[in-house]
Amino acid sequence: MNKGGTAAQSSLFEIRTFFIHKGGIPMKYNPKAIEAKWQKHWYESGAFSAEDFSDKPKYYSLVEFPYPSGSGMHVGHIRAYTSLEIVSRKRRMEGYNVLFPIGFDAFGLPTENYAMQQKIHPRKITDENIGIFTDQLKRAGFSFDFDRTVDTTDPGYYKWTQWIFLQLFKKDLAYRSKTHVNYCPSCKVVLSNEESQGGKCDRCGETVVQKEKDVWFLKITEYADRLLEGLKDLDTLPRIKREQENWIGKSVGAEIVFPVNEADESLNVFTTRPDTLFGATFMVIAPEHPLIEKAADHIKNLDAVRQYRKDAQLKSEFERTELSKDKTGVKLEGLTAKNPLSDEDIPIFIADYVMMGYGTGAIMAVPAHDARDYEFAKTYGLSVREVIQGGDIEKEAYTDVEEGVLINSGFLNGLSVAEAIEKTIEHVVEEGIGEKAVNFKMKDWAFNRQRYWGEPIPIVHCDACGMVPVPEEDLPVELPGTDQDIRNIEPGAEGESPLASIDAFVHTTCPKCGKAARRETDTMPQWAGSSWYFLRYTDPGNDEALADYEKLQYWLPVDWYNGGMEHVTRHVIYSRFWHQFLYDIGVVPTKEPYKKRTAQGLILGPDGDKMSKSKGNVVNPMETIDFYGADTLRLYILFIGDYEQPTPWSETGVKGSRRFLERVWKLQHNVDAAHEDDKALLIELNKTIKGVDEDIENTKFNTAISKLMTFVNEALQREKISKTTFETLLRLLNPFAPHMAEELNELIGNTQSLVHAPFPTVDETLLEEEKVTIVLQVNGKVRDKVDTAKDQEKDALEQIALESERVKQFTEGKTIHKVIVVPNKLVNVVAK
RNA sequence: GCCAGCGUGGCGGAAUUGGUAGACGCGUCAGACUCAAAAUCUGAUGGGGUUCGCUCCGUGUCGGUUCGAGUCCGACCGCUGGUACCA
Repeated sequence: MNKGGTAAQSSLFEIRTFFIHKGGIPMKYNPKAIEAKWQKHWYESGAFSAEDFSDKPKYYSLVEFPYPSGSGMHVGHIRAYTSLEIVSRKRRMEGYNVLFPIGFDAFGLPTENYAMQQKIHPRKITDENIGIFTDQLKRAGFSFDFDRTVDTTDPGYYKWTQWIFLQLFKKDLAYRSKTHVNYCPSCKVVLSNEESQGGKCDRCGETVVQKEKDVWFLKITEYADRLLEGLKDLDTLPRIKREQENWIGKSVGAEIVFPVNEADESLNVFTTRPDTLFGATFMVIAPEHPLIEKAADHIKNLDAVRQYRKDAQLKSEFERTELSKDKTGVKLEGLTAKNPLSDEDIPIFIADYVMMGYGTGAIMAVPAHDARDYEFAKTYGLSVREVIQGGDIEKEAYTDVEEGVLINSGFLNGLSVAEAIEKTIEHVVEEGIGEKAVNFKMKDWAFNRQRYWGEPIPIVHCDACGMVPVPEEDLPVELPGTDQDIRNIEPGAEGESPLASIDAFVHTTCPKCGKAARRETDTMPQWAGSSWYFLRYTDPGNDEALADYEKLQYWLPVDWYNGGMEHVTRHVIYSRFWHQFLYDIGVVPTKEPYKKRTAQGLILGPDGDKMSKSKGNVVNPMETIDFYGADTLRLYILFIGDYEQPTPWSETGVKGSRRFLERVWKLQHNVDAAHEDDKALLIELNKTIKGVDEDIENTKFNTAISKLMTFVNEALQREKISKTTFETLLRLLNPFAPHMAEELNELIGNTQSLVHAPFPTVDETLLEEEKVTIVLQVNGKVRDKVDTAKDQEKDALEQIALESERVKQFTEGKTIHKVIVVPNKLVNVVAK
């Protein structure tokens, strides 16, 4: 056990016992009672219901819906939700009609694995977990509209996930193809490249192997350019944008044709550096490249070539990319290509440093100006021709594109790289041997798994008609079996879907010709249901459409979407892809789904390591709620540090937040309705309003809270404060610690809940009257400070500085060269 | 390797456009209350020196620009995240 974890249980945090008498009842801060009371009040009165088509301006705040795992809520969930919880509560107070929904992304492997282990149907487990999660969310006091909850595993929901798939299929954006896939022998599941990073299965850590399979793909690459384009209007951190851009990975260049001399074939290559074409001294093709079989008759060392290809296929993706940094390859004896510009005959190699999956699977190798080609050329003693002057190609490849000048390149000589790229493209287009080309790193989205707990893909395979979509009126294609029967979920043999062994599911009739046919047995990946859930919140019960168009029109786009940094690429891009597609077919009214995207930082364990069960440093937020209260937890989790930065959890830090709440509680006894506050306090209050307001908008929740603390400390210095000042404080506090704010608001005699009470506004005239401290420096060092009125003239400030005794002391015997005056800030006297 | 972010007290972290470095919180120390402890309240708390007036040093390292640099520029070191023979 770690220090932090046990501290919560062992070091008893004594609640300050402190009584007042109000109607003879002793009152102390008792979060348990207060929180239960207000949660009941809010949730039973529908205080957080979003109203369709209200006249108020709408605000849609969205947090990533959770996977309802058996272990319940994690502190990470609390951090992820609390930001927009604050914003949503503030928006309601500002008069907005707020949609702040929650739901459950409940399909997925952990539930299914647990189901098989415990012999309980995943439906049952899911329902139980959702129940636990909902209860926990309410105990944190989150202001979600629980009437709009969605569950991706509900047939009423996945009917529409399947419907969207059918639309994609009809537009040829969903297709089946045989390819080598990453396969996890332990999970018996096909994995995407992202799920098998480092050659290990994302879920279980088993080594991934390559397997040939029929796989469903969604043609996301067709939307690559638009996904990139749409980022321009997304309000988000530069790094969030960058990560998406990198993931899409657009590169611009040319595709150029190299004729093969001995056979009636040619090799197309993609290059971003057409300017180096004269320097292409050999070619490299991927081991899987079709040329090998097409021109097999001409290859003299076919056995060696095939052996190399076989070896390459045996290597996992991991070995190919991570381990074998040394370049290997085999020359295709008997085949040569012609460099279309230099007219030279150049050798062709197969080598596994060229990937079939990127570009054309073939490259023109320019060893003088590409580090990889250089290494390969050195290993095999191939010629290196310098075509860009500026580096030292005896030592290394010269890859600079800014400084270099073209040489040894005929009509390109003397040009800069940029000019040469343009001119080469022009030339190859004229000659008909190439064209401008764009390539994307992003690949089509592998869209299937061989597991039970997912949306069945609504396709029927008919011997006569081929792949036939299930008619829309027959949706949803429901998962077979009852929630009593768990035999159905056991994985099939050889990585087949469990559904494949359920005859009643598989055997059907073709919707087109009526003959016997088989259902598709693969299910969709977990990303499916989460790619459109935010649309469903606008109209969760609709059985005629995924959501009513007018409701979508009212609520979209999502004004602010917060979630994990880890979802910025996959989930956000996938959902943007679906959204753009739905826009194209007229189902949704906006081109892009999200206006603004933020991402919270990780909460680390008290030891500073990533929280994990194996390290035993996991903090359970519900224990904190039980011990200190939900208000303390909410406050602490935001106060802990910069919202977007990772920060370790600290048990003593939690105590500090509780202490602050105790001080606010105590402040109620200083409230006197007849009292008038001094100006200094009012100025402080208005500074606090301004600061808290701005900080919330800028996700600087930690400094917002510190400003509230500063004000409370200041207010506690007074014997009495006015009722209005206290009310204002409570309204500022309300988004953060709503239970306490509501309770105190009631205790001082108010009957209206704070949910829709106006958020305080700043009295600017008071801020004008604030005094400022002017710093007096001599040669850049602080020597004195004076308090003056705001916005004094420069001359007056200079005068004040020169009259200061301290300034005189440090300038004595020196000549004053100049005086720098920064209004409201400082005066710097430069003397020598 | 490439891209992005970060580096500030014992700790979490604050510092508009370059303008009082260390807000706020934790911890620690001292005092008050108590028989005592806890809780609470008050005060101190970057380091060195000090005649207790002050003074010098200090934001990863080195250099630069500036009246003035945590902030800007250049070079480097370290950490975190993303990505990777991407042609």
